[in-house]
Amino acid sequence: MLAVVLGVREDQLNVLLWQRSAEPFVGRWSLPCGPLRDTERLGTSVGRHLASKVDVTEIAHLEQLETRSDPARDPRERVLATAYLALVAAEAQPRIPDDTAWHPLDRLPPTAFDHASIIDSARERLRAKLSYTNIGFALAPATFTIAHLRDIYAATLGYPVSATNLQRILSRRGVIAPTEHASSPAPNGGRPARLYRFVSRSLVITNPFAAFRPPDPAPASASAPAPASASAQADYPVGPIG
Amino acid sequence: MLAVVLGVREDQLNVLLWQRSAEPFVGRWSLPCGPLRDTERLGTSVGRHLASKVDVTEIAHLEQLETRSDPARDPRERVLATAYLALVAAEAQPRIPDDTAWHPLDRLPPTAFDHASIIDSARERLRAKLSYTNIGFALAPATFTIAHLRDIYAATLGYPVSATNLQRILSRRGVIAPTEHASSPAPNGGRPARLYRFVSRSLVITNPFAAFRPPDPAPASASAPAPASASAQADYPVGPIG
DNA sequence: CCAAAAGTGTTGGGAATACACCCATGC
DNA sequence: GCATGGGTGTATTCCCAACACTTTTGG
Repeated sequence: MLAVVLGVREDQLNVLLWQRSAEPFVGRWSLPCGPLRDTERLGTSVGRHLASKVDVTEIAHLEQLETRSDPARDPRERVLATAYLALVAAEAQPRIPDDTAWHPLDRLPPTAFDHASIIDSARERLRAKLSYTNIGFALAPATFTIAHLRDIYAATLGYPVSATNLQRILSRRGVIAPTEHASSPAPNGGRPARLYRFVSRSLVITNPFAAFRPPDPAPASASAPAPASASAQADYPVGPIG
Repeated sequence: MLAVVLGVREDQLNVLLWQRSAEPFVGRWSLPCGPLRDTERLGTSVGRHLASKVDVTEIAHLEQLETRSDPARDPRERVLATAYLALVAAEAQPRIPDDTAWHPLDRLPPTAFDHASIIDSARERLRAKLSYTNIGFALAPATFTIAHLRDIYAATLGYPVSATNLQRILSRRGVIAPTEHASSPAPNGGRPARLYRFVSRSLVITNPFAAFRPPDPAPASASAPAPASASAQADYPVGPIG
């Protein structure tokens, strides 16, 4: 059971790694991990083990990635590992132990086992979900400017993002909303930025259908148009797009 | 280790279930499963166990779903289960044992353990991937008419699909291509339908970015516009969309 | 007034749905 | 010829990217 803890630090997507002090792979960096208790679920176990690395309350989102089963992935013995993706907000500064450090994904140190490829999977999952879910809530502080959010998106995706379009897309989808506050203007002038917040802070799929959307639910016959209690008669999957 | 074997049968999405003959859950239906050998990966183990249920060569696609870890999911003892999604083509008629049968997902018999919810996960995964990957290749025969493919999509998605749009979308994306053959006309007349095939029979993501697409890679300077061997200089994730 | 940063208006393109129309076959 | 089913043409809508322009601050 492994945790890929990702967060944006200094405009870079970083992963939390722990330096091994024992064989195999002494000195190399590995993902936080630990054994599973008989009575707990994998998810709670990940949370429990992370408590020793970062404050658990800092974990804004946790989801299962995949289970690795290559018999040779641990040279000592066959070990199954279920990897989790854990996200921490950009402003969070959890106290971390001495043998643990943040590393930018683009310049990883030598890693242990198959952890590098697991980190790749995590990044891919996160990038994909940025474009069709509200998962940004787990990377951003409670309130933020659009420019700040743009930097977080750019760091995660790995390419520049337009603040203009970011604001419009997330607003139209109902993912973010403005607060009444504004940020202190700027270093040397400039219009003060409004602070935004994520409307929901749990995962929501905001853009479910790329193609083959379900047909419009037929607006009832013209003579008897009122379907009484609207909606409710859809027996196909419908996203929260309304 | 569990397998959710899905296939379209008589215009319905079906799952292969096995009727339990021992406690717990005697008589109820469960997903095919089996223990993992010390030297094999989960994926190959699933393939091996399915060999006793369906001909392995009939499995057109296999991918990992998730690992269930609820300590109470098996009343006897704590059992971790990694579920796989396996797809069989619509025309395939694999010989299956007497205690095994296809069941439409919309009318499942009483199931064992948490298998009903695992089947739900599998259906959700499959539905989602239908809209942004070429995963239909694993549900369709080697060649097929558009009308046949439409029925497969409709059965899987659970709502009607337009053959017109299906053809255009999958053609534009390069997912399907016409063959030189046509189907025998029709029962009582009608234009003979052209037979199509899937261009690739392994999973390809055909529609990667719903929003926040990477910017155009700057079409080089105007004086020297030819980028020589096109593409190849992208260091951000790009799908096979070209 | 000028620079700097935020936010809005507008345009253009691409993709998906829906619908009308044409094509090819059996009876 | 006519019914039946297959395929294409076209219009509409929606969404996103790009860019110009306005707004609001500090010097």
